[in-house]
Amino acid sequence: MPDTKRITSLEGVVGDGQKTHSEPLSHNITNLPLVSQVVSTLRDMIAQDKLKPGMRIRERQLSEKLEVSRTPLREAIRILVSEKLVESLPNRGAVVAEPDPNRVRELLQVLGAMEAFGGRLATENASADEISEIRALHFEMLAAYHRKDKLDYFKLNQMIHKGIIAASGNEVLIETHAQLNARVYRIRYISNQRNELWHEAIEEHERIIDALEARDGTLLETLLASHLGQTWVKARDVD
Amino acid sequence: MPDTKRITSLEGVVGDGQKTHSEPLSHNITNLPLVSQVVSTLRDMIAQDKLKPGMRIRERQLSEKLEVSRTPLREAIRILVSEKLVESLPNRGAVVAEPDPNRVRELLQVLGAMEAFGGRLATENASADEISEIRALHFEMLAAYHRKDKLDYFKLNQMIHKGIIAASGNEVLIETHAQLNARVYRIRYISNQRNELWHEAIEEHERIIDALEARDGTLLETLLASHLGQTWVKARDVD
DNA sequence: GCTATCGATTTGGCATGCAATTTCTCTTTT
DNA sequence: AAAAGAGAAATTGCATGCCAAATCGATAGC
Repeated sequence: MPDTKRITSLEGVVGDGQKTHSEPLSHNITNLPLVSQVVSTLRDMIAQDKLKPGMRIRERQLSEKLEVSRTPLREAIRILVSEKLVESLPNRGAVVAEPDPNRVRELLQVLGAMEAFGGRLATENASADEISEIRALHFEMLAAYHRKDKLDYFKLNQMIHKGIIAASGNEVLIETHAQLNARVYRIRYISNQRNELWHEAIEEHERIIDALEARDGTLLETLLASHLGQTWVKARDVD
Repeated sequence: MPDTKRITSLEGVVGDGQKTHSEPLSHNITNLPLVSQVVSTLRDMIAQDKLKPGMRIRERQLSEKLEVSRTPLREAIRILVSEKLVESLPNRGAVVAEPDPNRVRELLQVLGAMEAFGGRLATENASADEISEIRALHFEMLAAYHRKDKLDYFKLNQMIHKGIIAASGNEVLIETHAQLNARVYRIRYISNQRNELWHEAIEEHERIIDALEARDGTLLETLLASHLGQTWVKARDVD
């Protein structure tokens, strides 16, 4: 029988309960600057909760674990600080950022506004192929929903929203959205694991994609602006 | 050149190795981490065109000029890279980012959307004092307008927009807006110097502030969303 | 018992050394 | 003369060392 479509592009993005054991840098075949690799590694470790919020980052210890010196690690930390994934306490090092509930609410508000705006642009700029792909992702998400596969559901949900933003064609919007999204990624993941209210989101998505296909910018804007408010309701009780 | 021994590279290694008095940057009254100070300095230098777009940043040269070592300078550069004020070319250092006209247009679009959103929030959340202050800034801007003081006009214009965003009360929005704004700061400054079409902006501001005082969110949103489009028309011919 | 104090140890902040690359310069070749 | 190329000089990437501030821990004082 036909195998389910592999969603390879997002594999391993989310925590899988592996040991905190230390693969140095996942694979060092690349010749990218070491800092970039370290940044990626740390971003992943944070998203996967291998580095937990509030946890102090000890430079020497972590640099040994990653098998790099402190210099590239420190530079990487600076980058994550400016992305607000990490906080820096002068003379006392860095800790993984704890998401203050107010910040999370604000983030979701801003993301909602950005998606609304991106959605409007998408109704003007998206290619037919891009819209089809989003519709396809939606069906995959329905599949995950009926299988009760929370992980796939979550990933596909993310991909759909990312896809809408991408279809806006506005690079700045895409980057900014991605960066803000990274800050709530983990909390949304946890929230998704706990909640059983998926079908509401499904219905909303249905209408969102209908509006996109109809290229009804005003409607899509309205739908997307309120969509993330639901996430807040679901996320507020995490931690 | 062989005979003249390069003793300099080792001098002071023993004894006073580091941290030898003497204010490094413009004024070191603070005890903030050195990186933060360097970041501020570089940001200012870029905004003031002391570091020009496309200009290569030479670590040693610049670190001598700022009287810091390469380490904090490099960390500062990483931060500016992730803010997109600087681009990094692997193994070939960093250059001050050249604003691609398309990116500028996209930035202004996104800023417009953010201001529209922020404006709506402001009509809901702003204190009376905040609104009064914005009105006051507007009058100061009118003064600068009649004095034909372009610099003050520009700064007050910026402050008004920043003030509206600040009045939204959404920290994330405030930060994100500031960061995106920094990327077009210089180009807007130049554009402002060249253009004589101020009075249009003045009239728009008038209506914007009226809407804010009336706490008419929908109207303010509309006005702000289109306001920055004008900037694009003015900015597009820079360089 | 609880806090204050002082030393030892750890950690982060910064400077500098060294190897790998890149860029510059000057010569050689066509 | 322009292109090519071989070194030399300069530049970046990364590692390591040193110092001062922070943290930990034991002991003393209340």
